[in-house]
Amino acid sequence: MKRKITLKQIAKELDVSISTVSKALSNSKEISEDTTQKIQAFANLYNYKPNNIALSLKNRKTKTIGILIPEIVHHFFSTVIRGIERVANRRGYNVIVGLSNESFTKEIINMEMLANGSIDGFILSISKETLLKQDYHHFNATINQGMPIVMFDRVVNEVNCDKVIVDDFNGSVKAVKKLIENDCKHIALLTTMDYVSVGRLRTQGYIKALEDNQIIVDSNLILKIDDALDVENHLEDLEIEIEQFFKINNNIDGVFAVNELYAVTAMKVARKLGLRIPDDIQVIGFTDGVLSKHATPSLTTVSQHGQKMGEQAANLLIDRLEAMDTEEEDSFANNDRKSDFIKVVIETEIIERESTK
Amino acid sequence: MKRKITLKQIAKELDVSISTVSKALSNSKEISEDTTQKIQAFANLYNYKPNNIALSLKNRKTKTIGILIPEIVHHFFSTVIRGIERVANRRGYNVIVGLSNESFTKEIINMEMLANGSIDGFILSISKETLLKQDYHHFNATINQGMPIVMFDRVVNEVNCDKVIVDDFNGSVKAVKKLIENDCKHIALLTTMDYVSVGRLRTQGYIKALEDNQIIVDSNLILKIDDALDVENHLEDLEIEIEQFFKINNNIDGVFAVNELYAVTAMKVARKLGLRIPDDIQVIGFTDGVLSKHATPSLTTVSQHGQKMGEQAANLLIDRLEAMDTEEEDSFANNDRKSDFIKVVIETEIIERESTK
DNA sequence: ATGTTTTACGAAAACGTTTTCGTGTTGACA
DNA sequence: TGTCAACACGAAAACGTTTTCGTAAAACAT
Repeated sequence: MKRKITLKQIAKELDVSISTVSKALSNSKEISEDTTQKIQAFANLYNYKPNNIALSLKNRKTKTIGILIPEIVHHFFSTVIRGIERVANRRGYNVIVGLSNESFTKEIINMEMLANGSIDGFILSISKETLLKQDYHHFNATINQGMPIVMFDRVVNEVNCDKVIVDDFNGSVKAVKKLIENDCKHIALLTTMDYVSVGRLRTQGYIKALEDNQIIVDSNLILKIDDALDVENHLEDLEIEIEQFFKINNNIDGVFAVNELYAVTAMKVARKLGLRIPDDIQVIGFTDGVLSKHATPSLTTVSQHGQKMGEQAANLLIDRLEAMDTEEEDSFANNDRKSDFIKVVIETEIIERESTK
Repeated sequence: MKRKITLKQIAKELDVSISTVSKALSNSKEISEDTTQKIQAFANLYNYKPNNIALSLKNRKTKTIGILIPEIVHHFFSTVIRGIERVANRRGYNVIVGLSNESFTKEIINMEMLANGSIDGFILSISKETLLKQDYHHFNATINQGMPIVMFDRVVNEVNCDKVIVDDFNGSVKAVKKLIENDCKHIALLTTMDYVSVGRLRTQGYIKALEDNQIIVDSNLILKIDDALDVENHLEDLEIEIEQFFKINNNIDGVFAVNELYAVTAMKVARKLGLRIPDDIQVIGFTDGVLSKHATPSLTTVSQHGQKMGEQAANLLIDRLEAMDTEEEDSFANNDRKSDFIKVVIETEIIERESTK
């Protein structure tokens, strides 16, 4: 069990100075060819690789980006991570992951843990509790310390940073319009409480689509589900709630759900009530995940392109990091120039499957 | 945009030495109460937090563990990560994630990137390509450099390290026995090629269960699916293959699948062929994921407890890291004592749902 | 008044790099 | 033979910590 070899050890072994070794390994022409050869051979033999931590300290950058998300056991978030990791790796960065578990406190703790030098910048999606509290000081504090943040999906206007979002509003409009085109007359909306911005936007899209088609919005057809707690463990409650809703409104012939879980549950309930899909009732869900693809009937969805979001977010962050690098050099210039932040909107796409005509 | 404050800056500002500041902040009684108060107040005001990188360099440990998995968009792996993150966080560690994408080369590159000081140890699951090549030198090289590895799920005897596995063999036995008890006479097996050890073990479990019940193993009832390529994008192929299989063997009344995708696809095909579940045919899948829970009918599965696996793996790794710490001190002792590695087996559990009687 | 022990702090090394600058040796050239 | 540039290398600083050791001054004892 030989520990990794260091410059110092190579230097001592070969009876030269540390600087010489360093220069030889980077092919500096300050060093004679003989010495360079000898040093490189030795280094190769012992499989020398420079220590990352030492480099980070010296360069004051870690080449690592921090991801902070509410939950990892979630198809959407994991596709985003995959996207981030892809471009991060390609551009020479590592990825360190923190989970807020939808908790405000854990979000703060995680940020503080990572902000102390471990990473160069954040890519994050805000936890529900934070959204509810509307307390964003930790984001701004981090940014003020010179650490850039890119937010995705669950973003908030109160924080000045780059953002990558999906076009929730238009995605919903498209989905509901499709239902209308397919002759649905009584379209229900299964949504969340308003404090999650994506839920709110999707609700607005639903309303817009109806209004554009001169359909009066019937608030009885809107079911707002409180998922402050984790839904996964309250599946029966969800089912019961939707079933009640369907029984009260027995004229529903179309359903738009703001996530795939609501959508497949709606399908399940509908079948239980003897409704045929898509003949008697058509269903579209937001978020294209595994459930949608493998449900029977398979579910028509609005795809959010999570991977693309991750890729964009990573590119945005790394671009900014590299811009900071070069800016540093000519910092005499427009040092405090008003940085303008970018908001990338990923277009949604309707993926038609069996749950619509 | 004020950068993070350092000890040096505090020292200069307060006109004391760096050492004094450091000691004051750690409440050393070497420093007078007055000075300590003053320094702590100042540090608090400027929200001083020690730089992690500097600490890592000094202590020669990063308090970070590296996770290397084949794929993140995968329910099982993300539950494992969640488990790792939970105990890592509780025990003061961060988690850095690398994805091999089932590729041998990416696995090596990722390991090399992380092994150069960025992390204290690895938790990993071997990529399919590596398993196929049977080339494990990179694992052994890493271990020889003094960096501990814990493998989970996809492990291999050729590498000496701690391991956390699920009891694939007995899990399968249990599942198939359940089918037998439920009066299935012709039980099919949907499995993968043998080079993935979990697939092989699950196949062996299937055979064992049949033999224990004096049922002759009919190789026609075993479908080995080649998923060297990604299955997700070859869904139709999978469906067709299974359909052919069912048509050829039209007496199948029970199916055991080594993963949930095969299982739900089998259910889909069965229904398409007019079979009722569970009346005409019963299905059990290995791996309890979202698909199983939300399928209609919901799928009876063998749960692998991914989160628990992650937690165990993390505890194993951190225990070993901390043991190395204390061992360092009395290293004069049994320095090269034969370290005995631990293999933790997580028991499986059958989760009964609607796809079995 | 002298010797001894605290007290309270600072200097410096160490972790592993990279890079700037300085310097001794060589060879060329006048 | 003396001057100067080119060459090949080393010393040292810096990144931000912690910790060991040294040491003035103050406190105490004799």
